Amino acid sequence: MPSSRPLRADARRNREALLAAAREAFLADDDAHVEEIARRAGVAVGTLYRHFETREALVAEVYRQEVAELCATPARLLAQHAPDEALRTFLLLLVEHAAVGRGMGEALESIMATDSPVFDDARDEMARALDELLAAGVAADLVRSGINGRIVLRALGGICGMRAKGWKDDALRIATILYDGLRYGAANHG
Amino acid sequence: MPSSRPLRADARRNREALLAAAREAFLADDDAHVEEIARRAGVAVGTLYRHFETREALVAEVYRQEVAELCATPARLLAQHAPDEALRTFLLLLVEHAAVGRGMGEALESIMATDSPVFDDARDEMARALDELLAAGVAADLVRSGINGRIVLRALGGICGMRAKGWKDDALRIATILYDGLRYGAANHG
DNA sequence: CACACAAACGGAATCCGACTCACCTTATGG
DNA sequence: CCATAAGGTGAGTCGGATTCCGTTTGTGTG
Repeated sequence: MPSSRPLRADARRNREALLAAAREAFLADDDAHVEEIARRAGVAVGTLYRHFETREALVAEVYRQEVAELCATPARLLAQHAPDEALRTFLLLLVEHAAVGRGMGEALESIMATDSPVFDDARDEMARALDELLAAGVAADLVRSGINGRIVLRALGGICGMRAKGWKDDALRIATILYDGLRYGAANHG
Repeated sequence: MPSSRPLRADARRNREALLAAAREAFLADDDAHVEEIARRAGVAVGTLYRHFETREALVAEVYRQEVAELCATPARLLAQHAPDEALRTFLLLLVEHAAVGRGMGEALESIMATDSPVFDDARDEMARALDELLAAGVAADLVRSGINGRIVLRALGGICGMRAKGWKDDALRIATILYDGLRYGAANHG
């Protein structure tokens, strides 16, 4: 029994307010100090820490929700496009998504680059989503085999972690290069 | 006249000791707090800060020295291999180089991902080294045009910033994918 | 409705790094 | 050998995350 009681009403409210405040803060870039997030949510830091082990845990949870949304898209893309096109679109989408703000970018990077168990679920979900696209591409001989979602994810995590001014343009170009690289080894590339 | 006097003897000694201690500390991974680095060098933190503006500046300087070495290699590689092979080798070499330790990995990431003028020189040098390889590849129609060293560098910086357990294998695979992606757009690929 | 009390909250205090500064020490060149 | 400016020291400040415990409040009894 992981969750003993169903959380008191005010507690649930605060938890949600904190997540909303954090998301907002990250989108706005604000360096998003814990105090600031708590203030936005109308609670004290102590409350924040009652709900989230550490600042990172909060970041992770916010991102996990975003990730859950993203992970639903491969299926939709595959229904509408050829596997390679779906893959390309998704890679670009990931970059766009990382662009929602630097706060998010850092969170993404953390999620991708850390071994902390906290991030395992999100990473697995994303990797699975990418696997779906890669497998479809491989099955259609449009994408090289021998690559799994986890690896591509790491590359993207690295790319999206970039913080320099023109990062987004560069990230998009690199995503394209990755995409071409992934197609390159396929049976009927060219 | 940027450097007024030639530095007092003890000052130069301490400066070098600090750089050596920092390099050592980074290689050993130790989280390398400033106090720790100063201690290893046998000086006080104040001395460290007399020589280096910030902790990052010290990191950057250590890395700049490493970078200078790396930047000499493209010319050598081009003398011995075809441009595309030289490029491939250099990309893999960069990953190996980042592998000297996590401390270094972080430094590399900082250098690649930051706009801070502190890192401009190192970044420019590396970008120039890569440009050299890319230009040779483009001239021989072995590499796509329209890509510059700065972009590739960012991708690698992101990749090498990964901190998870199996990062190196993944980084090598990704470097290969990037390489294939770079060749893909060339006139006579295939 | 009032009570009991565990759950939740607040926010001052603590901790942990990087970084600073007022004061001492010592090369150096005259 | 002295004057003096370059250099060194390390306790202290500062900015952030995190903790702790006294106070408040939702909730399920009677």
